[in-house]
Amino acid sequence: MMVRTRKGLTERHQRILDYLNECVREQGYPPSIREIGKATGISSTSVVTYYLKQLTEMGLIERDAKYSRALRLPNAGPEVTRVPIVGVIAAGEPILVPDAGVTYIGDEMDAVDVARSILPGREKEERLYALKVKGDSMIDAMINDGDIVIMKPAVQANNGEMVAIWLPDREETTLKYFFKEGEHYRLQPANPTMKPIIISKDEPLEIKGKVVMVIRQIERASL
Amino acid sequence: MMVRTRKGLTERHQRILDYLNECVREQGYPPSIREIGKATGISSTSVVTYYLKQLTEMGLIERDAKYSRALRLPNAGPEVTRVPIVGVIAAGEPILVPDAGVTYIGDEMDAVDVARSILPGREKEERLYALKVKGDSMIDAMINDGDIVIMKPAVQANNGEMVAIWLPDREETTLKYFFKEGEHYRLQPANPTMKPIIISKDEPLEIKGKVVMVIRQIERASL
DNA sequence: CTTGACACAGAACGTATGTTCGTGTATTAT
DNA sequence: ATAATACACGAACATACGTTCTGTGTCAAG
Repeated sequence: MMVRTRKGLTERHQRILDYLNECVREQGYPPSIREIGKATGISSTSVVTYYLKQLTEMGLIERDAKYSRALRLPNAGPEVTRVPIVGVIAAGEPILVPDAGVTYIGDEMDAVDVARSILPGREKEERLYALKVKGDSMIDAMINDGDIVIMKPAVQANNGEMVAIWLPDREETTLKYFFKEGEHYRLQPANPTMKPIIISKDEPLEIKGKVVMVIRQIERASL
Repeated sequence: MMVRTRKGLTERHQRILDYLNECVREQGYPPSIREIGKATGISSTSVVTYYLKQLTEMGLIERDAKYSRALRLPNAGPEVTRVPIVGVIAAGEPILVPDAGVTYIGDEMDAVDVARSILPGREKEERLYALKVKGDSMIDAMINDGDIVIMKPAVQANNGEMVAIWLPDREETTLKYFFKEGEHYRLQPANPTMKPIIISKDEPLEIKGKVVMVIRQIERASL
Protein backbone atom coordinates (compact mmCIF):
# COMPACT_ATOMS: atom_id res chain seq x y z
CA MET A 1 0.00 0.00 0.00
CA MET A 2 1.38 3.38 -0.88
CA VAL A 3 2.07 5.97 1.72
CA ARG A 4 -0.95 8.22 2.14
CA THR A 5 -0.59 11.96 2.44
CA ARG A 6 -3.05 14.54 3.56
CA LYS A 7 -6.70 14.03 2.74
CA GLY A 8 -6.12 10.41 1.73
CA LEU A 9 -4.14 11.44 -1.35
CA THR A 10 -1.31 9.23 -2.43
CA GLU A 11 1.71 10.64 -4.13
CA ARG A 12 0.27 9.64 -7.48
CA HIS A 13 -2.99 11.48 -6.78
CA GLN A 14 -1.02 14.57 -5.93
CA ARG A 15 1.18 14.36 -9.03
CA ILE A 16 -1.87 13.99 -11.23
CA LEU A 17 -3.47 17.05 -9.64
CA ASP A 18 -0.27 19.05 -9.90
CA TYR A 19 0.10 18.11 -13.57
CA LEU A 20 -3.51 19.03 -14.29
CA ASN A 21 -3.02 22.43 -12.67
CA GLU A 22 0.20 22.96 -14.54
CA CYS A 23 -1.37 22.09 -17.90
CA VAL A 24 -4.32 24.40 -17.39
CA ARG A 25 -1.99 27.21 -16.34
CA GLU A 26 0.78 26.70 -18.91
CA GLN A 27 -0.95 25.41 -22.03
CA GLY A 28 -4.46 26.64 -21.42
CA TYR A 29 -6.21 23.28 -21.72
CA PRO A 30 -6.30 20.08 -19.68
CA PRO A 31 -4.19 17.01 -20.50
CA SER A 32 -5.41 13.80 -22.05
CA ILE A 33 -5.37 10.46 -20.19
CA ARG A 34 -2.23 9.42 -22.04
CA GLU A 35 -0.48 12.72 -21.32
CA ILE A 36 -1.23 12.34 -17.62
CA GLY A 37 0.22 8.85 -17.76
CA LYS A 38 3.42 10.00 -19.41
CA ALA A 39 3.87 12.88 -16.99
CA THR A 40 3.29 10.81 -13.85
CA GLY A 41 5.04 7.59 -14.76
CA ILE A 42 1.85 5.57 -15.13
CA SER A 43 2.19 3.32 -18.13
CA SER A 44 -1.45 2.22 -18.43
CA THR A 45 -4.42 4.37 -19.39
CA SER A 46 -6.63 2.21 -17.19
CA VAL A 47 -4.61 3.09 -14.11
CA VAL A 48 -4.88 6.78 -14.90
CA THR A 49 -8.62 6.28 -15.22
CA TYR A 50 -8.57 4.40 -11.90
CA TYR A 51 -7.00 7.41 -10.17
CA LEU A 52 -9.17 9.99 -11.94
CA LYS A 53 -12.20 8.13 -10.71
CA GLN A 54 -10.93 8.44 -7.15
CA LEU A 55 -10.12 12.13 -7.54
CA THR A 56 -13.64 12.63 -8.89
CA GLU A 57 -15.13 10.85 -5.90
CA MET A 58 -13.07 13.05 -3.60
CA GLY A 59 -14.55 16.11 -5.30
CA LEU A 60 -11.15 17.31 -6.42
CA ILE A 61 -11.86 17.14 -10.15
CA GLU A 62 -14.84 16.81 -12.42
CA ARG A 63 -15.05 14.83 -15.65
CA ASP A 64 -17.39 14.75 -18.62
CA ALA A 65 -17.33 11.11 -19.66
CA LYS A 66 -16.18 10.00 -23.11
CA TYR A 67 -14.92 13.40 -24.33
CA SER A 68 -11.24 14.10 -24.72
CA ARG A 69 -9.52 16.28 -22.11
CA ALA A 70 -12.80 16.73 -20.31
CA LEU A 71 -11.29 17.39 -16.90
CA ARG A 72 -12.19 20.33 -14.73
CA LEU A 73 -10.95 21.75 -11.45
CA PRO A 74 -14.21 22.56 -9.69
CA ASN A 75 -13.02 25.46 -7.56
CA ALA A 76 -11.09 27.32 -10.22
CA GLY A 77 -13.42 30.30 -10.13
CA PRO A 78 -12.30 33.81 -10.89
CA GLU A 79 -9.42 34.94 -8.74
CA VAL A 80 -10.46 38.56 -8.53
CA THR A 81 -13.56 40.45 -7.60
CA ARG A 82 -14.33 43.46 -9.72
CA VAL A 83 -15.46 46.24 -7.39
CA PRO A 84 -17.18 49.19 -9.03
CA ILE A 85 -15.87 52.66 -8.20
CA VAL A 86 -19.21 54.40 -7.80
CA GLY A 87 -17.85 57.87 -7.10
CA VAL A 88 -15.62 59.93 -4.93
CA ILE A 89 -15.48 60.54 -1.23
CA ALA A 90 -14.57 63.97 0.08
CA ALA A 91 -14.91 65.63 3.44
CA GLY A 92 -17.56 68.19 2.62
CA GLU A 93 -19.83 66.02 0.49
CA PRO A 94 -22.38 63.38 1.38
CA ILE A 95 -21.19 59.87 0.66
CA LEU A 96 -22.38 58.21 -2.49
CA VAL A 97 -23.90 54.84 -1.85
CA PRO A 98 -24.95 52.53 -4.68
CA ASP A 99 -28.66 51.82 -4.92
CA ALA A 100 -29.63 48.45 -3.60
CA GLY A 101 -31.05 47.02 -6.78
CA VAL A 102 -28.48 48.33 -9.22
CA THR A 103 -25.87 46.08 -10.68
CA TYR A 104 -22.88 47.27 -12.63
CA ILE A 105 -22.14 45.53 -15.86
CA GLY A 106 -19.23 45.47 -18.20
CA ASP A 107 -16.53 48.05 -18.55
CA GLU A 108 -18.61 51.19 -18.71
CA MET A 109 -18.02 51.79 -15.03
CA ASP A 110 -14.75 52.49 -13.33
CA ALA A 111 -13.78 49.55 -11.22
CA VAL A 112 -10.94 48.11 -9.25
CA ASP A 113 -10.02 44.45 -9.23
CA VAL A 114 -9.27 42.97 -5.84
CA ALA A 115 -7.79 39.54 -5.33
CA ARG A 116 -10.34 37.44 -3.50
CA SER A 117 -7.72 35.98 -1.21
CA ILE A 118 -7.08 39.31 0.47
CA LEU A 119 -10.73 40.06 1.14
CA PRO A 120 -12.14 39.02 4.48
CA GLY A 121 -14.24 35.87 4.20
CA ARG A 122 -17.72 37.26 4.33
CA GLU A 123 -17.01 40.19 2.02
CA LYS A 124 -16.51 37.77 -0.79
CA GLU A 125 -20.21 37.15 -0.68
CA GLU A 126 -21.40 40.69 -0.31
CA ARG A 127 -21.74 43.51 -2.78
CA LEU A 128 -18.72 45.66 -2.38
CA TYR A 129 -18.26 49.10 -3.85
CA ALA A 130 -15.37 51.49 -3.98
CA LEU A 131 -14.97 55.24 -3.55
CA LYS A 132 -12.02 57.28 -4.67
CA VAL A 133 -10.70 59.79 -2.16
CA LYS A 134 -10.67 63.41 -3.23
CA GLY A 135 -8.66 65.93 -1.27
CA ASP A 136 -6.53 65.85 1.85
CA SER A 137 -9.42 65.65 4.27
CA MET A 138 -9.00 61.99 5.16
CA ILE A 139 -5.49 62.40 6.54
CA ASP A 140 -6.71 61.60 10.02
CA ALA A 141 -7.85 58.25 8.66
CA MET A 142 -4.38 57.75 7.15
CA ILE A 143 -6.03 57.93 3.78
CA ASN A 144 -4.58 60.01 1.03
CA ASP A 145 -5.94 61.89 -1.92
CA GLY A 146 -6.37 59.38 -4.69
CA ASP A 147 -6.65 56.31 -2.46
CA ILE A 148 -9.37 53.81 -3.21
CA VAL A 149 -11.57 52.81 -0.32
CA ILE A 150 -13.34 49.46 -0.59
CA MET A 151 -16.66 49.57 1.22
CA LYS A 152 -19.48 47.30 2.08
CA PRO A 153 -23.02 48.56 2.58
CA ALA A 154 -24.04 49.17 6.19
CA VAL A 155 -26.20 51.58 8.16
CA GLN A 156 -25.12 50.32 11.57
CA ALA A 157 -21.79 49.37 13.04
CA ASN A 158 -20.26 47.55 15.94
CA ASN A 159 -17.62 49.01 18.22
CA GLY A 160 -14.22 49.22 16.63
CA GLU A 161 -15.34 48.96 13.01
CA MET A 162 -14.22 51.60 10.56
CA VAL A 163 -17.14 53.32 8.93
CA ALA A 164 -17.92 56.08 6.51
CA ILE A 165 -20.02 58.64 8.34
CA TRP A 166 -21.95 61.65 7.11
CA LEU A 167 -22.58 64.32 9.70
CA PRO A 168 -25.43 66.42 8.26
CA ASP A 169 -25.25 69.24 10.81
CA ARG A 170 -21.57 69.73 10.11
CA GLU A 171 -21.87 68.90 6.41
CA GLU A 172 -18.93 66.62 6.80
CA THR A 173 -17.95 63.16 5.71
CA THR A 174 -15.42 61.24 7.72
CA LEU A 175 -13.87 57.79 7.94
CA LYS A 176 -13.38 56.74 11.54
CA TYR A 177 -13.37 53.84 13.94
CA PHE A 178 -16.78 53.85 15.56
CA PHE A 179 -17.51 53.40 19.27
CA LYS A 180 -20.74 53.78 21.21
CA GLU A 181 -20.00 55.14 24.66
CA GLY A 182 -22.60 56.12 27.22
CA GLU A 183 -24.40 59.23 25.95
CA HIS A 184 -22.23 59.83 22.92
CA TYR A 185 -20.40 58.30 20.00
CA ARG A 186 -16.63 58.38 19.75
CA LEU A 187 -15.19 58.57 16.26
CA GLN A 188 -11.60 57.52 16.57
CA PRO A 189 -9.10 58.52 13.84
CA ALA A 190 -6.83 55.86 12.43
CA ASN A 191 -3.90 58.16 13.08
CA PRO A 192 -3.15 57.38 16.73
CA THR A 193 -1.64 60.83 17.33
CA MET A 194 -4.96 62.54 16.59
CA LYS A 195 -7.87 63.03 18.89
CA PRO A 196 -11.30 61.51 18.45
CA ILE A 197 -14.48 63.33 17.58
CA ILE A 198 -17.16 63.10 20.23
CA ILE A 199 -20.68 63.18 18.84
CA SER A 200 -23.66 63.59 21.11
CA LYS A 201 -26.39 61.08 20.48
CA ASP A 202 -28.68 64.08 19.91
CA GLU A 203 -26.70 65.01 16.84
CA PRO A 204 -27.61 63.31 13.56
CA LEU A 205 -25.06 60.83 12.34
CA GLU A 206 -25.45 58.62 9.27
CA ILE A 207 -23.39 55.51 8.79
CA LYS A 208 -23.08 54.96 5.06
CA GLY A 209 -20.91 51.92 4.91
CA LYS A 210 -18.07 50.00 6.47
CA VAL A 211 -14.52 50.25 5.24
CA VAL A 212 -13.10 46.91 4.23
CA MET A 213 -9.84 47.84 2.59
CA VAL A 214 -7.79 50.74 1.30
CA ILE A 215 -5.68 50.53 -1.82
CA ARG A 216 -3.08 53.14 -2.70
CA GLN A 217 -1.46 53.10 -6.06
CA ILE A 218 1.69 55.11 -5.70
CA GLU A 219 2.16 57.73 -8.34
CA ARG A 220 4.96 60.12 -8.82
CA ALA A 221 4.73 63.25 -6.71
CA SER A 222 5.12 66.66 -8.28
CA LEU A 223 7.60 69.11 -6.91
CA MET B 1 -17.94 38.90 -49.36
CA MET B 2 -19.23 38.89 -45.82
CA VAL B 3 -19.66 42.01 -43.78
CA ARG B 4 -16.53 42.69 -41.76
CA THR B 5 -16.73 43.96 -38.20
CA ARG B 6 -14.07 45.41 -36.01
CA LYS B 7 -10.55 44.20 -36.52
CA GLY B 8 -11.55 42.40 -39.71
CA LEU B 9 -13.64 39.87 -37.77
CA THR B 10 -16.67 38.47 -39.48
CA GLU B 11 -19.71 37.38 -37.55
CA ARG B 12 -18.50 33.81 -37.73
CA HIS B 13 -15.11 34.72 -36.27
CA GLN B 14 -16.83 36.48 -33.42
CA ARG B 15 -19.20 33.59 -32.71
CA ILE B 16 -16.31 31.16 -32.64
CA LEU B 17 -14.42 33.37 -30.17
CA ASP B 18 -17.48 33.83 -28.01
CA TYR B 19 -18.12 30.08 -27.97
CA LEU B 20 -14.52 29.37 -27.08
CA ASN B 21 -14.66 31.82 -24.18
CA GLU B 22 -17.94 30.37 -23.02
CA CYS B 23 -16.62 26.80 -23.05
CA VAL B 24 -13.49 27.66 -21.12
CA ARG B 25 -15.55 29.55 -18.54
CA GLU B 26 -18.49 27.14 -18.24
CA GLN B 27 -17.03 23.70 -18.76
CA GLY B 28 -13.41 24.34 -17.93
CA TYR B 29 -11.91 23.06 -21.18
CA PRO B 30 -11.93 24.20 -24.80
CA PRO B 31 -14.30 22.82 -27.45
CA SER B 32 -13.41 20.42 -30.23
CA ILE B 33 -13.56 21.40 -33.93
CA ARG B 34 -16.86 19.59 -34.30
CA GLU B 35 -18.33 21.21 -31.20
CA ILE B 36 -17.40 24.63 -32.56
CA GLY B 37 -19.10 23.74 -35.83
CA LYS B 38 -22.30 22.67 -34.13
CA ALA B 39 -22.42 25.75 -31.94
CA THR B 40 -21.79 28.21 -34.78
CA GLY B 41 -23.80 26.63 -37.56
CA ILE B 42 -20.77 25.58 -39.59
CA SER B 43 -21.44 22.13 -40.96
CA SER B 44 -17.92 21.27 -42.12
CA THR B 45 -14.86 20.70 -39.95
CA SER B 46 -12.66 22.11 -42.70
CA VAL B 47 -14.48 25.46 -42.58
CA VAL B 48 -14.01 25.60 -38.83
CA THR B 49 -10.33 24.91 -39.38
CA TYR B 50 -10.24 27.66 -42.01
CA TYR B 51 -11.57 30.20 -39.51
CA LEU B 52 -9.36 28.96 -36.68
CA LYS B 53 -6.37 29.47 -38.92
CA GLN B 54 -7.42 33.08 -39.47
CA LEU B 55 -8.01 33.70 -35.77
CA THR B 56 -4.55 32.29 -35.12
CA GLU B 57 -3.03 34.59 -37.68
CA MET B 58 -4.79 37.52 -36.03
CA GLY B 59 -3.22 36.53 -32.72
CA LEU B 60 -6.60 36.02 -31.09
CA ILE B 61 -6.12 32.33 -30.35
CA GLU B 62 -3.30 29.85 -30.26
CA ARG B 63 -3.40 26.23 -31.36
CA ASP B 64 -1.20 23.22 -30.77
CA ALA B 65 -1.59 21.37 -34.04
CA LYS B 66 -2.95 17.83 -34.16
CA TYR B 67 -3.93 17.56 -30.47
CA SER B 68 -7.56 17.51 -29.47
CA ARG B 69 -9.09 20.68 -28.00
CA ALA B 70 -5.70 22.36 -28.19
CA LEU B 71 -7.01 25.91 -28.35
CA ARG B 72 -5.81 28.68 -26.13
CA LEU B 73 -6.75 32.29 -25.52
CA PRO B 74 -3.32 33.90 -25.40
CA ASN B 75 -4.07 36.66 -22.90
CA ALA B 76 -5.91 34.53 -20.39
CA GLY B 77 -3.03 34.46 -17.98
CA PRO B 78 -3.48 34.38 -14.24
CA GLU B 79 -5.44 37.33 -12.95
CA VAL B 80 -3.39 37.85 -9.84
CA THR B 81 0.27 38.16 -9.02
CA ARG B 82 1.37 36.49 -5.82
CA VAL B 83 3.76 38.88 -4.07
CA PRO B 84 5.83 37.37 -1.26
CA ILE B 85 5.83 39.18 2.07
CA VAL B 86 9.51 38.90 2.85
CA GLY B 87 9.42 40.58 6.23
CA VAL B 88 8.47 43.65 8.12
CA ILE B 89 9.41 47.29 7.77
CA ALA B 90 9.85 49.41 10.86
CA ALA B 91 11.45 52.77 11.46
CA GLY B 92 14.47 51.71 13.43
CA GLU B 93 15.43 48.63 11.45
CA PRO B 94 17.24 48.22 8.14
CA ILE B 95 14.93 47.27 5.32
CA LEU B 96 14.81 43.65 4.30
CA VAL B 97 15.37 43.17 0.62
CA PRO B 98 15.02 39.78 -1.03
CA ASP B 99 18.17 38.29 -2.50
CA ALA B 100 18.37 38.58 -6.24
CA GLY B 101 18.55 34.91 -7.03
CA VAL B 102 15.98 33.66 -4.59
CA THR B 103 12.56 32.59 -5.68
CA TYR B 104 9.71 31.82 -3.36
CA ILE B 105 7.79 28.68 -3.96
CA GLY B 106 4.55 27.30 -2.69
CA ASP B 107 2.75 28.32 0.45
CA GLU B 108 5.60 28.25 2.92
CA MET B 109 5.99 31.97 2.58
CA ASP B 110 3.53 34.66 3.50
CA ALA B 111 2.29 36.36 0.42
CA VAL B 112 -0.32 38.79 -0.78
CA ASP B 113 -2.23 38.39 -4.03
CA VAL B 114 -2.57 41.52 -6.11
CA ALA B 115 -4.84 41.81 -9.14
CA ARG B 116 -2.63 42.41 -12.17
CA SER B 117 -4.97 45.05 -13.52
CA ILE B 118 -4.21 47.41 -10.66
CA LEU B 119 -0.46 47.09 -10.96
CA PRO B 120 1.33 49.63 -13.13
CA GLY B 121 2.28 48.14 -16.48
CA ARG B 122 5.94 47.45 -15.99
CA GLU B 123 5.60 46.04 -12.50
CA LYS B 124 3.79 43.10 -13.96
CA GLU B 125 7.08 41.99 -15.40
CA GLU B 126 9.31 42.66 -12.45
CA ARG B 127 9.86 40.79 -9.24
CA LEU B 128 7.78 42.49 -6.64
CA TYR B 129 8.00 41.89 -2.94
CA ALA B 130 5.99 43.07 0.02
CA LEU B 131 6.81 44.27 3.50
CA LYS B 132 4.42 44.48 6.39
CA VAL B 133 4.52 47.70 8.41
CA LYS B 134 5.29 47.36 12.07
CA GLY B 135 4.62 50.27 14.40
CA ASP B 136 3.36 53.82 13.98
CA SER B 137 6.54 55.19 12.51
CA MET B 138 5.30 55.45 8.94
CA ILE B 139 2.47 57.83 9.76
CA ASP B 140 4.18 60.62 7.82
CA ALA B 141 3.95 58.39 4.80
CA MET B 142 0.23 57.90 5.51
CA ILE B 143 1.03 54.29 6.18
CA ASN B 144 -0.35 52.52 9.18
CA ASP B 145 0.78 49.72 11.40
CA GLY B 146 -0.19 46.50 9.64
CA ASP B 147 -0.31 47.95 6.14
CA ILE B 148 1.30 45.97 3.36
CA VAL B 149 3.72 47.85 1.16
CA ILE B 150 4.31 46.45 -2.32
CA MET B 151 7.84 47.20 -3.45
CA LYS B 152 9.98 46.75 -6.46
CA PRO B 153 13.73 46.40 -6.22
CA ALA B 154 15.72 49.61 -6.83
CA VAL B 155 18.87 51.26 -5.59
CA GLN B 156 18.30 54.53 -7.42
CA ALA B 157 15.27 56.71 -7.91
CA ASN B 158 14.02 59.55 -10.01
CA ASN B 159 12.54 62.74 -8.63
CA GLY B 160 9.06 62.28 -7.22
CA GLU B 161 9.19 58.52 -6.77
CA MET B 162 8.35 57.05 -3.40
CA VAL B 163 11.18 55.00 -2.06
CA ALA B 164 12.17 53.01 0.98
CA ILE B 165 15.29 54.58 2.41
CA TRP B 166 17.66 53.41 5.10
CA LEU B 167 19.66 56.18 6.80
CA PRO B 168 22.55 54.38 8.49
CA ASP B 169 23.80 57.35 10.51
CA ARG B 170 20.38 57.88 12.01
CA GLU B 171 19.57 54.16 12.13
CA GLU B 172 16.27 54.94 10.53
CA THR B 173 14.08 53.56 7.81
CA THR B 174 11.64 55.83 6.09
CA LEU B 175 9.24 55.86 3.14
CA LYS B 176 9.31 59.17 1.35
CA TYR B 177 9.00 60.87 -1.99
CA PHE B 178 12.53 61.38 -3.21
CA PHE B 179 13.94 64.56 -4.76
CA LYS B 180 17.50 65.51 -5.68
CA GLU B 181 18.02 69.23 -5.12
CA GLY B 182 21.34 71.07 -5.50
CA GLU B 183 23.60 69.94 -2.66
CA HIS B 184 21.07 67.83 -0.79
CA TYR B 185 18.23 65.36 -1.05
CA ARG B 186 14.68 66.24 -0.06
CA LEU B 187 12.63 63.41 1.40
CA GLN B 188 9.05 64.55 1.19
CA PRO B 189 6.41 62.91 3.41
CA ALA B 190 3.18 61.77 1.80
CA ASN B 191 1.31 63.68 4.49
CA PRO B 192 1.20 67.19 2.98
CA THR B 193 0.99 68.82 6.39
CA MET B 194 4.41 67.48 7.41
CA LYS B 195 7.79 68.90 6.60
CA PRO B 196 10.38 67.18 4.48
CA ILE B 197 13.67 65.77 5.67
CA ILE B 198 16.71 67.42 4.13
CA ILE B 199 19.69 65.09 3.75
CA SER B 200 23.09 66.42 2.87
CA LYS B 201 24.75 64.55 0.04
CA ASP B 202 27.59 63.89 2.48
CA GLU B 203 25.33 61.77 4.61
CA PRO B 204 24.91 58.12 3.67
CA LEU B 205 21.52 57.24 2.26
CA GLU B 206 20.53 53.85 0.91
CA ILE B 207 17.60 53.43 -1.41
CA LYS B 208 16.31 49.92 -0.89
CA GLY B 209 13.33 49.84 -3.20
CA LYS B 210 10.50 51.79 -4.73
CA VAL B 211 7.00 51.73 -3.36
CA VAL B 212 4.47 50.57 -5.91
CA MET B 213 1.31 50.18 -3.85
CA VAL B 214 -0.02 50.10 -0.33
CA ILE B 215 -2.77 47.76 0.79
CA ARG B 216 -4.62 48.21 4.05
CA GLN B 217 -6.94 45.50 5.27
CA ILE B 218 -9.18 47.15 7.78
CA GLU B 219 -9.47 45.30 11.03
CA ARG B 220 -11.47 46.13 14.07
CA ALA B 221 -9.82 48.62 16.40
CA SER B 222 -9.53 47.91 20.08
CA LEU B 223 -10.77 50.40 22.60
C1' DC C 1 -4.05 -21.21 3.67
C1' DT C 2 -7.78 -18.66 1.50
C1' DT C 3 -10.16 -14.61 0.25
C1' DG C 4 -10.96 -9.95 -0.81
C1' DA C 5 -9.32 -5.32 -1.51
C1' DC C 6 -6.16 -2.48 -3.64
C1' DA C 7 -2.83 -1.16 -7.04
C1' DC C 8 -1.05 -1.84 -11.37
C1' DA C 9 -0.54 -3.29 -16.20
C1' DG C 10 -1.33 -4.28 -21.31
C1' DA C 11 -4.43 -5.06 -25.05
C1' DA C 12 -8.45 -4.37 -27.68
C1' DC C 13 -12.03 -1.67 -29.13
C1' DG C 14 -15.14 1.96 -30.80
C1' DT C 15 -15.56 6.71 -31.01
C1' DA C 16 -13.67 11.30 -31.01
C1' DT C 17 -10.82 14.21 -33.33
C1' DG C 18 -8.02 17.18 -36.63
C1' DT C 19 -6.15 17.36 -41.23
C1' DT C 20 -6.25 17.01 -46.09
C1' DC C 21 -8.33 16.89 -50.54
C1' DG C 22 -11.42 18.03 -54.09
C1' DT C 23 -15.28 20.77 -55.46
C1' DG C 24 -18.36 24.78 -55.97
C1' DT C 25 -19.92 29.77 -55.91
C1' DA C 26 -19.25 34.70 -55.60
C1' DT C 27 -16.49 38.73 -55.76
C1' DT C 28 -12.63 41.46 -57.04
C1' DA C 29 -8.61 42.62 -59.77
C1' DT C 30 -6.20 42.46 -64.10
C1' DA D 1 -12.85 37.35 -70.30
C1' DT D 2 -9.76 35.45 -67.11
C1' DA D 3 -7.38 34.72 -62.85
C1' DA D 4 -7.03 35.16 -58.02
C1' DT D 5 -9.09 35.25 -53.65
C1' DA D 6 -12.58 34.51 -50.17
C1' DC D 7 -15.95 31.65 -48.44
C1' DA D 8 -18.23 27.39 -48.07
C1' DC D 9 -18.84 22.40 -48.09
C1' DG D 10 -18.59 17.10 -47.78
C1' DA D 11 -15.85 13.10 -47.70
C1' DA D 12 -12.01 10.39 -46.56
C1' DC D 13 -8.41 9.36 -43.72
C1' DA D 14 -5.21 8.46 -39.92
C1' DT D 15 -4.46 9.24 -35.35
C1' DA D 16 -5.89 10.51 -30.77
C1' DC D 17 -8.55 9.23 -27.24
C1' DG D 18 -11.32 7.14 -23.30
C1' DT D 19 -13.43 2.93 -21.86
C1' DT D 20 -13.59 -1.84 -21.04
C1' DC D 21 -11.72 -6.25 -20.25
C1' DT D 22 -8.53 -9.46 -18.50
C1' DG D 23 -4.72 -10.48 -15.85
C1' DT D 24 -1.03 -10.18 -12.08
C1' DG D 25 1.02 -9.02 -7.61
C1' DT D 26 0.87 -7.59 -2.78
C1' DC D 27 -1.08 -7.28 1.62
C1' DA D 28 -4.29 -7.76 5.42
C1' DA D 29 -8.00 -10.19 7.51
C1' DG D 30 -10.29 -14.33 8.68
